[in-house]
Amino acid sequence: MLTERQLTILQVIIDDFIDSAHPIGSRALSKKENLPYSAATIRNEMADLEELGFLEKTHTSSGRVPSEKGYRYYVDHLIGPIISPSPNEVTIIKNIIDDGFFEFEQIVQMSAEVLSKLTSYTSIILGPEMFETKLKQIQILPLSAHTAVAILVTNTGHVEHRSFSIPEKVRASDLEKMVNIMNDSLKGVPIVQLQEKLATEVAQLMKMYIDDFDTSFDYLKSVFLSEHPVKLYIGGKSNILMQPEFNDVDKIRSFFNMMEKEDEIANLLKNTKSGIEVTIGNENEVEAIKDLSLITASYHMEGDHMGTIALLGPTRMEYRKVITLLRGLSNEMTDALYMWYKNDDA
Amino acid sequence: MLTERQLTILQVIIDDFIDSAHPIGSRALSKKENLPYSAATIRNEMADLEELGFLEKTHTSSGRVPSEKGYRYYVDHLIGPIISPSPNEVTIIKNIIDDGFFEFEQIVQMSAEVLSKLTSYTSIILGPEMFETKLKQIQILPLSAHTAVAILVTNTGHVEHRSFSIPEKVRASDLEKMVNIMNDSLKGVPIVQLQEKLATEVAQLMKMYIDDFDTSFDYLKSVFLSEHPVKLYIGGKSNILMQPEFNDVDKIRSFFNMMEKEDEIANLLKNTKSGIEVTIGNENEVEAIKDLSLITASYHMEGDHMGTIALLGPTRMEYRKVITLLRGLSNEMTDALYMWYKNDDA
DNA sequence: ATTAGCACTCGGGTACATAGAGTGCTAACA
DNA sequence: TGTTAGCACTCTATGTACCCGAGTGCTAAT
Repeated sequence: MLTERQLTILQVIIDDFIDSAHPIGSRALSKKENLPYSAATIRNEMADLEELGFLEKTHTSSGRVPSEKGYRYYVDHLIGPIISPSPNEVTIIKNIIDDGFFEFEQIVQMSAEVLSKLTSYTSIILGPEMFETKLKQIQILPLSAHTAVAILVTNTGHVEHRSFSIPEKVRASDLEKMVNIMNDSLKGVPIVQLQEKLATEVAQLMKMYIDDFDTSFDYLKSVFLSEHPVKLYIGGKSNILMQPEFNDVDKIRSFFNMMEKEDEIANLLKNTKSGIEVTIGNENEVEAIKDLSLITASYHMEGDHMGTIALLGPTRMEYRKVITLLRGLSNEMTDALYMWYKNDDA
Repeated sequence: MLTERQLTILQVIIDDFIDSAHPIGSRALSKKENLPYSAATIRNEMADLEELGFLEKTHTSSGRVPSEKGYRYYVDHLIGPIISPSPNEVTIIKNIIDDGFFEFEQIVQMSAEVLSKLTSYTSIILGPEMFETKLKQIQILPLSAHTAVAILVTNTGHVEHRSFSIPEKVRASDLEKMVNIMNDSLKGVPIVQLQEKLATEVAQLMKMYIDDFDTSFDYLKSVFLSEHPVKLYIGGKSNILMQPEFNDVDKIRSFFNMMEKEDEIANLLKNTKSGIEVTIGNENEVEAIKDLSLITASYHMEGDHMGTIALLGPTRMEYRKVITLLRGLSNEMTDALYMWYKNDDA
């Protein structure tokens, strides 16, 4: 068990290191007011803390640096009261969301950028996932003799569209009929069930009305059932260049390499529980971010997990600030979702 | 005037330097088959070429490096026959475009990525601009009691949408009426004239039918007339980290800083004439890319400039390859545009 | 339990020597 | 007159030696 004094020293070291990125020496610590001990005393304590695994040295005679275990302890016990975001930050967040307009994707994108700007880390936002999203309307609009655009609208105001050219074989009138049938029978169906319903019930129905059913149907499927990938927004990839730990070209390269594997990152965020989660360095399962820390927060709609907001930065991260901010934003987003979609009449 | 031999030497030096990024010495050159001269002879020629401003030294006793003037001359006179893109590249380009589906924006985005991957430079695509784009349909779809989504489709299959909440004052039925009026009177109107027509003719018409005209109209305007910024797609920002000239963290920082000023970049590309243009280093007017080269190509629709494709890389760029590729792609895009929209019946 | 003192360690900066690549110039050559 | 061999010179890159300062660990005194 750590003594009170050890706790204080650990906390001060981590706070200082987070701030300065330089190893902390005993002399500097002994000058702090809340540590009225001599450098030698503090050295002894630091040696103990190192033995316990909370601190590390970069070389034999350097100052101390927090270990991952140290950060973990700090995050779990020493982080102090999570203050609410500063008024300034609150206004910034609120401004993004209370715009009168609400394109959720747009909000998510702006949030990613703002988060990154406020922290100088890289922000990643996943979602929203569309489990509860229902179909509102399907439309096919001819553009010219043999091209058209298909538009699909959900109850959340999400719009997907796809332009395509109509093969000779497929008759425009058939397409129209099919769309009508789809609208009649699929309105209000959750997006995730769309494919299934379309293949079974709706297909039955259509066969009765459409001449060259097979060709047209295959075609239709390819238009409407393209993957709906969960979207990933990344903000401030280059913001992280301001961190002193990215002082080396190779690190920068490997960081950017990693950021290009969007699906891997998406997976990382998908498996988060609700609430705020902090994974530090090697706690991360993905090789590429084993020397970074990831903080995730999820946002909800009526209890259902909708998506995840995350910040990725060096293990020397401003945990307190980031946790505060993420909590603020995820609450804001959860509230906003509720506000907008509670009167859902899809 | 340069002698035949000087030309050859200049060409070989630039070719080599583009390939290796290392200063070229006389000994290495004298070993080439097409330069059957001794190192001393070549040294003399190089000294002359330097005096003329085509070559530079990095320090007194280093090999030679092309100057910007050298690159300029190379691009204008020595670049050799612009071969057509390799069959491999052709297939790649064609695959992006002949997808059966054509979301122009999607194609543009993919093109940006592919271009960057093929060259290891950063690609920038501007456009397409919507001068000739005409309105196809406007639709407002209620989502819940007081929210709705507005969808605007153009004859090119471009879809803009915006969700918004309806203020108490504005009656849904009024909105609907207004949309009907707009559809009737604005169909086929070029997007760029939309705002003007709406404010004059259409507003007149509406006044006759709508009760609380002013509020509703103001509101409508804010929904539909949000800026239509010309879109900018950037591919392979981090690809450029593979270039040896980006071996220094500061350079990387300033490069990424520059890439964030999207409007500045957009301006850069807007002012290009048709055809292929190469600007080398200080020929660029924008400070931030004065040690890079930019190659632009524009694509058209029935003679009208629609947008610009560009590649940004070190002055030591594979000019021949890039010019080839850009020409290929811009032709492909021009063709594709023509194919899709020639039967335009908006 | 705390602290002062001291020997020790290591990184980073500076100075210096050396090797190698390349040049410029001169003189010899065809 | 154009070409080439030879040589002195220059500059970079690399390696080595050295010192300074910050910091530690340990011992002994308080």
